[in-house]
Amino acid sequence: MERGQIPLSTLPSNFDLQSTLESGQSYLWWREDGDDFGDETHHGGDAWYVTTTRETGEPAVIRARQRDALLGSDSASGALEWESTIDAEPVLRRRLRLDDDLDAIRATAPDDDLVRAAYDAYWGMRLVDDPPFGTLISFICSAQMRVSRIHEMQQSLREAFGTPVEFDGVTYYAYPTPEQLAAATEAELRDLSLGYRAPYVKRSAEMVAEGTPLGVSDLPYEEAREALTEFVGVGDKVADCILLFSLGYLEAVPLDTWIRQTIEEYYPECECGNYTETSRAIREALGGEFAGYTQTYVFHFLRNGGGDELAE
DNA sequence: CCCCAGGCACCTC
DNA sequence: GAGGTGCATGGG
Repeated sequence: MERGQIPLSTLPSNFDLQSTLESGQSYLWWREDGDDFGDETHHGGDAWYVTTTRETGEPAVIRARQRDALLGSDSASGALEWESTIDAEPVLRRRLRLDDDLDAIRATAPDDDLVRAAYDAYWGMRLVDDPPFGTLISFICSAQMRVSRIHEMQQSLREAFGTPVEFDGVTYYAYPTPEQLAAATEAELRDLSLGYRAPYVKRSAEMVAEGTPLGVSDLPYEEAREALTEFVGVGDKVADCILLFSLGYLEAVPLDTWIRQTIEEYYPECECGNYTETSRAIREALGGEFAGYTQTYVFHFLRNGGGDELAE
């Protein structure tokens, strides 16, 4: 077993593992105790797990933990500690976007009460940079579904179809490959409580396995979004999530129920009647290049009740 | 019993 | 393109 730590003092700005992984961006990590998220009694310090793929194609497990993230200011405090079957540092740097300069990103955002409160409340939260296939499948599952159940579904998919990996005396399961999910039957997927999303997951996994490109990173933003909607179960909103959380389009602003309500209450002039135009307007209102970063702070802030305090 | 959850496919017009 | 419906499942 390899291990290491990444001191916060080596990063361009603060980092908060818990906020990053509990903000509804990634459904590919899981927490040691397996509890649902969103409970206010939770105070951090837990171990988180994720799997990744070696160059050989074999999966690897990473365990990461951050202690006392927001206490004290000495360089050792808040360090991201990890243990793994591989050298996890480059994987963590990429997948948790540790090299992002949050100050520079925040400087592009509007300085209004909502955005200021959201950034202040969860400062150190990063966007994730997850593998595109897992992001595709997990956000297909996200339609009309609570965050805690989206996590449960991905856990079920891993345990039912993923490759087992031994780590520290325990068997874990890697996120399924496109081939593994394509080989699943719709009935098997429905048995995992995927509901009407089961055929979408199967058909999109088949498309990826048969070569439909998921990496669209050479396309301009709106063309990339359009291309992703070719997958079954992927509309504009889910496509934006894939672009933002796994393909590096940091300007993507997924128009979900929370952001639509945010637009109605805080940016009513951005409501244009259709997805494309409303998307352009809110993207500009949130600063353009990093609008998705700001959106993610606002989403997490509002979903945890921040809007109630702001209204008082 | 109701309503809702990080929507989407499919059907009309 | 805009506008309506049906959709699986679980929690409050």
